[in-house]
Amino acid sequence: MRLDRLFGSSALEAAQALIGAEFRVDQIGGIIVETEAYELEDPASHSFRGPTERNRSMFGPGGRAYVYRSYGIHWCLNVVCRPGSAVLIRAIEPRWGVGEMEHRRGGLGLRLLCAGPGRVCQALAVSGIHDGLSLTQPPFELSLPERRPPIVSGRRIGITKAAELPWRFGLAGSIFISRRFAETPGNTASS
DNA sequence: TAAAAGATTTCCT
DNA sequence: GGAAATCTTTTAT
Repeated sequence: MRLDRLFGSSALEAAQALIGAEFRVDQIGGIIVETEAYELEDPASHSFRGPTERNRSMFGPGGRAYVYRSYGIHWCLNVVCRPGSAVLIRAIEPRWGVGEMEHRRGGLGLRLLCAGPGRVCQALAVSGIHDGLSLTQPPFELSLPERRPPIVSGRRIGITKAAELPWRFGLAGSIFISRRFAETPGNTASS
């Protein structure tokens, strides 16, 4: 899938297409291995009750970043798709600038370096200043894989509404995801 | 104006 | 496995 098409699609589609993609901020980053989809008509989505000051980026053009503060402590990065829908970047496999990322995060080890939305933003130095910026221009760099890798899915993490929907996606077999996926038929490659 | 909830992480037991 | 840390945004009164 091409990037421009991705940005106009549903979050559900984009969340899967982004698995295996290369993502860098100022040359530092890795391979996206875990995402979650949030749609406009999705009670768990920030956009569900319509535009507010915080979520305004979700209603802007696709291909931009939606960055918000989580629990008053962390930052979380989303890829905006069509209006009101976005994909949360939950984990990446560290590949470029690993030393710098470890320096930013402190020593919890390589496996936990970017395993979780808050950790990804800390390692890549993403914050509120990136909210609304285009992901196809510096400091961002995003490129999709040529072939779609094997993907597993499961329930989203840390939400109370629509928690049963299997809208979390991961690279099959990756050890860099934030939580393991349940072993179910057709989801056998989880780790 | 007040209260509650929240797309989390970390440390402790 | 459980709770604390920490604070902004949103919703209710």
